[in-house]
Formats: sequence, C-alpha cells, structure tokens
Amino acid sequence: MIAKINLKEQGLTETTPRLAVLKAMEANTAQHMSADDVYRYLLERDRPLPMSTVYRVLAQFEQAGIVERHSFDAERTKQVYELKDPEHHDHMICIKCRSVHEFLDPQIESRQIEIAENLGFSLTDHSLNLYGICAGCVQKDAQSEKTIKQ
Amino acid sequence: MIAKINLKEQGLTETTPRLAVLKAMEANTAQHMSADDVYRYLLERDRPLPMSTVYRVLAQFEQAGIVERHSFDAERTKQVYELKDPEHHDHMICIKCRSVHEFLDPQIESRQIEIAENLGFSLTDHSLNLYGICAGCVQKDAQSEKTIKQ
DNA sequence: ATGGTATTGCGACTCATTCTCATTCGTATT
DNA sequence: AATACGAATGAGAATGAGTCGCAATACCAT
Repeated sequence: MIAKINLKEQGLTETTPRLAVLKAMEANTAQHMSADDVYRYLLERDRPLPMSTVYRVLAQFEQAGIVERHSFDAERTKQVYELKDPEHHDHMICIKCRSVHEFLDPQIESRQIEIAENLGFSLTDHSLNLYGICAGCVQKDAQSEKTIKQ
Repeated sequence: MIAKINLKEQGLTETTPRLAVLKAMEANTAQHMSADDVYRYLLERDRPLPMSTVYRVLAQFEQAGIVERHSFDAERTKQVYELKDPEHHDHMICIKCRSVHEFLDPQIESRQIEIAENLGFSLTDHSLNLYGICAGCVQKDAQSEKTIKQ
C-alpha cells in the first residue's frame, strides 16, 4: 500500500498537469506505466496532456522520489514507471505475456550489500530482473503443444 | 578467458563483415562495446562497416550465443555487447566513471532459482546490475571535497 | 563457370525521448 | 485584486539508437 502523495511535501508546486499524471499513476498501481500509457489514460479519462509534458512530469516525479523508472524489456528499450514503494522490490518478467511480478528477498538484498562492500563500491542503487515464463503461460504452452501433437 | 570462436561452428558462414566484428570484439574484451564503439573501432583500425551491418552482425552473434547484450545505463538506454563468457556473471557499474566490474555470486544465483520456482516461473534469464561509486571515484570525491573546504 | 541462396550496403524510416522557446500559470508581494 | 517575476507548460522540431526494404553482391554447392 502506497501512502497518499502530496506534491508540495515533495517540493513540487501543485499544477494541473502534475496532479493529472499523479492521478493516472495512482489509478494504475497494478501496472507499470509507460509514458504512452499515461498519455492515453489521460486522453481517455481526463484531459489530454502533450507527451512532452508527460515525460517532463514523470522525470520530475522521479527526481522527487515519487516514481521509479525501469526498463524491463530486453529488446525494445521502453521505459516504464511505477509509484515508488517505500520498501524496495525486484521484478520478475514473463517474456510471453509481459506480466510483471514483484518480489522482495532479504537474502539477496543483504548479499548485494556485502558484495559491493568487498569490492570497495559505495552502492547507490541496483536492479534485479528475472526473465522467464509465468505459471499461466507455462500451462498455455503445454496445452498448445498437446494440441499440435494430436 | 574466452575460447577462440569459430563462426562456422556457431552456424554462421565466415564473411568479411562478421570476421571484422568478431575481431573488434576480441580486441576489446576489457570493455563492453556499443554498436558505435565497434563501428568506430573498425573505421580506425580496419575497414569501415555501415552501422546497419554492425547492428545486424551483433544481433546474429547474440542469437548464435557468441555475444551478450546488456543495457547498463539507467538514463540513456544504450545497449552494449560483450563476448559471452561460458560462466554467467553480473555487473556492478560505477555511475561516476562508467566503469564496469563483473562478479559472480553463487549464493544469489541459487536464490534466484529458488524464488522463480516458488512463484511457478520457468526462469530463462536474469540481469542483476549494481550501481554505485567505485573505490577510485570514492577517493576522488573525498579529495575534491577536501579541496573545496580549504 | 553457373545458379540459387544468404548476406550486405545504403538510405530511408521508426519510435522513444529530449529540447527549444514563446506563452501561460502560480504565487508572493504590494 | 493588480503586478511582477520565476517556474511550468504546450507545441512541435530535433535527436539518436536501432530497424527495415531492397537492389547489389558475395558465398558455396554443383
């Protein structure tokens, strides 16, 4: 659960575009939103914002620590955003259906810190993405294979 | 140490452009090479190859398992390639000097497999990038801070 | 040498993202 | 409430990595 975000508290003045983008993000916490997703959401449900503003506002949000930016796709390098969860998590991406599961593993987290320390690195950030085929798609695959063999 | 690569063994005919790109990669195992790095290397040391061919050949190499593609940069999403190491490794990137350290941690590796299993995922791949400031840059930072304070 | 397939060179193209700059908005101050 | 000044926005052009289409060329088996 993500706490209600107040722009002023994050050092951002409350403008109409910023509130709109924030609304779009809050309405879609279940997904990771690309700039285009935000753009289309606002076009349909709210009022249109130019893409340049969507990008700008998302960048401002990222700087203010309101959202996090990721790029999951190994091929197409499209960026997506999500409201920042106070507790960090990693991602597991289904390469078939593009669904994203979030997970947190304290063991890996602490191991990363150890590794960084050993190498004399001052760790500021990290990203761990697991790619694979989700339970649902594994099943679908198995079924379609059966169908073909018949 | 990476074994000498034979294109034919990888199912690729030995053409001049492919050999040139391979040579460029083998001559620069210390760095991760962008398509542009390869392009410039060949322009200077060998014979020019059009960018489209560089990209194409690198893509063929990736498919054949000769190189691996990564995108380290959190901001600019530029892709880089490296000759594929038979044993997988992860990356630690210095956000100051852009240097990349490679590391391998069996504990994290096996934990990833466990996590995937628990979530019903069939794991095909993963990427773990640690971002931070390397030992060298930490020192430089400390020094320049001292200078400023004087 | 010949023919057919695979590969290349070239430029045009796509698409996400960033930039520019004139206009408008937000807000602190009269 | 008017003013003023910096911050934010809108619109569209620009950028830059990467891809595509297709004619020309290279590779290889016969």
